[in-house]
Amino acid sequence: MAKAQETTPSDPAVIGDSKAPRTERGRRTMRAILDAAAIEFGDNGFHQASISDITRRAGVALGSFYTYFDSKDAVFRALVRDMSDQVRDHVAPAILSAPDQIAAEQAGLREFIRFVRDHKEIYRIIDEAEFVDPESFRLHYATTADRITRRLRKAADRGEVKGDVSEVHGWAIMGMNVFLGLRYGVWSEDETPDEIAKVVAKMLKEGILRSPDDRAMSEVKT
Amino acid sequence: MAKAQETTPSDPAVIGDSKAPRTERGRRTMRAILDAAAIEFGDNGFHQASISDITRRAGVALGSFYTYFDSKDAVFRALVRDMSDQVRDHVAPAILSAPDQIAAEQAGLREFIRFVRDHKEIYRIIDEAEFVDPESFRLHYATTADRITRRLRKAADRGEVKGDVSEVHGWAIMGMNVFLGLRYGVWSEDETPDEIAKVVAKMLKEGILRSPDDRAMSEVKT
DNA sequence: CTGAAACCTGAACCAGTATTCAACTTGTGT
DNA sequence: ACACAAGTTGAATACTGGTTCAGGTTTCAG
Repeated sequence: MAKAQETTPSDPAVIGDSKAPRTERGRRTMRAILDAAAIEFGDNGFHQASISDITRRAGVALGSFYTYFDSKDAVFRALVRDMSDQVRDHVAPAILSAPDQIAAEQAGLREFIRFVRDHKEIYRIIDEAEFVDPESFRLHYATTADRITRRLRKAADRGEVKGDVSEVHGWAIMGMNVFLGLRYGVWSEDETPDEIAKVVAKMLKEGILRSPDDRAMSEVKT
Repeated sequence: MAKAQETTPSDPAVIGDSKAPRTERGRRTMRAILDAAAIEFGDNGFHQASISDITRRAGVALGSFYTYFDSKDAVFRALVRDMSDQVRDHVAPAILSAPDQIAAEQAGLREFIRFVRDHKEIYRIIDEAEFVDPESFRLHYATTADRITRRLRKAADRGEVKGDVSEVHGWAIMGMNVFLGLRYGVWSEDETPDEIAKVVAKMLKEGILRSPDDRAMSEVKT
């Protein structure tokens, strides 16, 4: 459930300054602390998890923690950033390669649920940011919603979706995805990500109102 | 966790047992503590808010707190329950009196956003339950999603909406509502609840895919 | 080799705060 | 009036856990 990302802008190593490790040895220690923190925060939440839990799991001394992070809050901030970027990077390619916009949203949701199943700690970490580090929390969701709104608008310009797309649509779709991820990714896996994404795609495409077509079809059956 | 379901759920007085106040005076004190707790937890979060903050705001002594609640967690539990019931009770009538199902969902969202604007602390309290009292958190959302799914299914039986409604639809709609409430109820009020609900209702009704009709219309304009 | 910088260590410090308790006050039924 | 239950009080207790620090170890450039 851990990760080992390359040096991206969000790599906590580059954020800091005086605290950044200067040695290969130091880099390994910091990585170990970060990975341990992800597990501890994910399992027990921010307040339950203690620094000594983290350092114990990382296999280093308590004091070493403060060689790389200024405070408990600081590791947490670093983690939120890390997770937020990881989701985006995992979902993006599927969206890019979809043939049309509905298919893109479908693929995005499918991949999101898959990602969540492999990283169940993501909800505990990002959601708890609302209390520990509100700025990151806000940024994560505002950015995500904005990304959705922008790609819908582009699709509207291409004539693929109705022209009245707005920020409201972006937030609505994000909300659906977040809760479907919680229900079918974290809480239980009783449906395949693909099935769920298909249902949502259909709803997005034609709505849920019963149309004359539906009526005709059910009359045949009856 | 949840036991006495039949008791007036939003009356916290009945939740407790041995701790329930037996006097008018006691009832007032407990109410004061509960209200103060809602404000403190809402403003500062569970862990930041201290019992003495709460009792100070309520204007009672520290010890009085333990006359009515077993622990800090206990008040929190009581509050989550209280808020959850309050939303439901506020939104229900609007839904019941709607002429059709799409209108019902529209009215529900509109009223939800209105409620949130008057009770911004609701997000901090219910969301923090994920960490403080996971059982209540789960129960709140599972119940809410289920309520939506059930009423959609009824509408499907009446022939108002497509027949393939499922739990997925319930969770999707709830997710939209929750995030729209956060964005347009708590974070800012730059759109009217009514406008937002209308946009969502249209999306729910006909989807976002551009239809031949839309095409024809835009050609007239062009 | 050598000295300084980087790193590691964990006991000790300390602030905050949930919870307890024994004495005191108020309300009420008889 | 009386007595007992209900309610109130806030200092004292107990404990958790973040943060510091003084001293030891490892690394590596020169």
